[in-house]
Amino acid sequence: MVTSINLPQNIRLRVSVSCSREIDLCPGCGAKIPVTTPEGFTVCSKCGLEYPDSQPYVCSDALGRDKTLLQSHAKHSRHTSTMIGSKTERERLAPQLKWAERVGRMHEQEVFQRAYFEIRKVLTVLDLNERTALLDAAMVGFGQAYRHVTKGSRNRNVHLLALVTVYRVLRAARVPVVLKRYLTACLDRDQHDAKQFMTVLRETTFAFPRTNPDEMVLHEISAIVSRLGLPKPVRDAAAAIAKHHVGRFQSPKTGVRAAAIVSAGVLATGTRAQFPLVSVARSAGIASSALIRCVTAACALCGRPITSSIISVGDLLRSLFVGPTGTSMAKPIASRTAEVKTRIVEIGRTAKLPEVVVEAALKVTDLHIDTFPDRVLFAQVGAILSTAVIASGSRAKCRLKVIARSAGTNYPTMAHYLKVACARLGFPLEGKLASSRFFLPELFLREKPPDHYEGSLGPPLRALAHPNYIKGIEGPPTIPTHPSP
DNA sequence: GGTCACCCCACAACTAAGGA
DNA sequence: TCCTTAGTTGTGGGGTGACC
Repeated sequence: MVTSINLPQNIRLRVSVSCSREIDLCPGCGAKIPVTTPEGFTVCSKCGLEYPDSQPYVCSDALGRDKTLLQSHAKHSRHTSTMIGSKTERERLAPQLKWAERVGRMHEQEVFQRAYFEIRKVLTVLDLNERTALLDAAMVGFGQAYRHVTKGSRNRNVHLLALVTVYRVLRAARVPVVLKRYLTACLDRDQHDAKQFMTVLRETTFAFPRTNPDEMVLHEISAIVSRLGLPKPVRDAAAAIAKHHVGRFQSPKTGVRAAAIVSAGVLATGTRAQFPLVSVARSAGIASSALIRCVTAACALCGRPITSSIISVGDLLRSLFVGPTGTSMAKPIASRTAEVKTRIVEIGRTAKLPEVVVEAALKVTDLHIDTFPDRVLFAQVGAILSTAVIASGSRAKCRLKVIARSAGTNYPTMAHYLKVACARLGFPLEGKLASSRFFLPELFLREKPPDHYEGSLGPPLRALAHPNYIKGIEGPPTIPTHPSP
């Protein structure tokens, strides 16, 4: 029998005042067929639930005062005791209410004790028993779930509820857990099946209310930014996107949305070389594919679907999310041409390059920057500088390896970029770079490009695959201009 | 200066999870 | 049970250090 008693000070005490007759009833299914196992447990022979008061402690540790809890647990766990009302309120209670409270407290305490052991058992199996925060969260969650599940329902099973609670806590704490393996490791298959687990999982959904997803996204963005140590321009761009366009980045997982926004900031500020998308995804604890999908979907939602590789959509992202519709928080980003020219001047000054080389490099940038691959700024600058060195006949004064180092790249990459540019202009460079000295001035320093140069397209990059890109390229086999040496 | 092997990253296809 | 979305895995392009 269940009785509800209205108390003063708005205390509502809901306790089971059943007599000893009900002690034989299974708290899980209500059946009255208890059996005692050889280990000393009392279990329900219908549903297999272990009776709350049948825990035969085999540990040698001393029992607590109430004889139901090991002292070590009573000392260390604050979850296994229940108090109803304040101290003053309890003192005012009539004797029968005190008795009712005691019964109710004992029943709930027993449930919580069993849940405590169940949760500890699961965490031990998962090798997470050291994570006391998880235990705390799970005990709180168990309390919420237990009170939400209909009394007398088969879903109000301590083992299943504990399992479901731990599963939800692990997911909330971003502990990687695969449902199938989790059930294999922790579910008592003799008594329950996965279907029952899923039923309880569904029924307790409302007991674990979710916090505002947008706030979660902002929180996770901050975490990613600090983990990666992103510079201010990227932080500003991500903040602008988060402030004005957070709704465009859609995903059931807040981590995916946060990582996508940070990635958009990285791509929009051209810092992908330092912060590749995979590192953003890793720091958010998600797969890079999910991140890329989210960014792609955000662009599509704005009516500007991405048609090429995501790494080349920095301009698009900037115009969509950090541009005029964004805020002034995002630092204006210089165009690639201006950026390359600035770097050339800086390198010319620091590496003490001849004036003629710097001038030639600036001219090559103005005329043909689109022919050089733009994947990595440093390599692009290095290739333009080496082109200028060769074209201006300054190789005796400037070693290409030094140029590569000064530009922040390496010789093979720099040479690769230069060869790609030559191939795009229709003159694939076979063999050594030195052989290009005859036609590089004609190719890169002329105001008007050769007739068969068709803009920035040229052969597809796929055909220029490093390092054997030269094979298979179809281009004019002869060099058009051959000035006398 | 040039070559090569190794590693990292983006991408696509497939699989699993979770909600309706 | 179906649909959507995230995660996993394999593949190929591209970058880089070591070595000749």
